[in-house]
Amino acid sequence: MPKGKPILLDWEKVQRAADILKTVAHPTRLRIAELLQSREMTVGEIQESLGASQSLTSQQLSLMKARGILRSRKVGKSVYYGVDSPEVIQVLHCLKKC
Amino acid sequence: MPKGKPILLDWEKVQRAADILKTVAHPTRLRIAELLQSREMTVGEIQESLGASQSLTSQQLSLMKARGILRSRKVGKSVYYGVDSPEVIQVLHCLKKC
DNA sequence: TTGACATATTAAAATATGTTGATATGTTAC
DNA sequence: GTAACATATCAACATATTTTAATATGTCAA
Repeated sequence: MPKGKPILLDWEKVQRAADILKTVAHPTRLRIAELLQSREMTVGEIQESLGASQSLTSQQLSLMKARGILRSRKVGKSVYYGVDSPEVIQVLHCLKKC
Repeated sequence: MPKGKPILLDWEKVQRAADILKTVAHPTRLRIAELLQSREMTVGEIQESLGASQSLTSQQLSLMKARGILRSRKVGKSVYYGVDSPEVIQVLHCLKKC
């Protein structure tokens, strides 16, 4: 029964956690989260960094925004995206150590 | 350009990380990881805790094992599963704080 | 206005994942 | 051996995710 302190999340939190993880658990989206950590970027910049298509980039960004991980603001023709969830940053730091 | 230290994982690591996350990013599997944190359990015990079917439980466990997150050992008729990836535990601790 | 640019939306197709139920394997006790 | 138990595998199906391509929207500059 001993060993590290057991972690117990209630079912609702498990669902929420799985949802956040699920969103980030995708190579492209994980890279996006990574890119946006230090600064905001426009869709075009992100797209270029990823080497992905415009459509795909935009769709992944919307998805991440819809799930509360990113936020966006419009500046002229461009839209800047940035991280809006401290949880994600924590998870990334965990990964970094792995 | 300032703000927290930027995290940069190379592409290979991003894939690996996404893979681990993807595995845990499922309500049932997240609960399994949670359950196994403090102790090893047999398939039957896990199944009962989850309230899931035998088949489903076994399949999820194999999947997690295949992805290097769990390990198993056979004792008589039973098979004990346990966490084999410290990364997962770290991630769970992160989640706990969220 | 019009053109050019940046981004978003949509629909469809391709692929992957989750779930169930039936059956197989392996182990112990008799 | 056979019965009973614990776990694994398989096939089929349902559902969800990913990706592409085409088209739409919104904004600025001339």
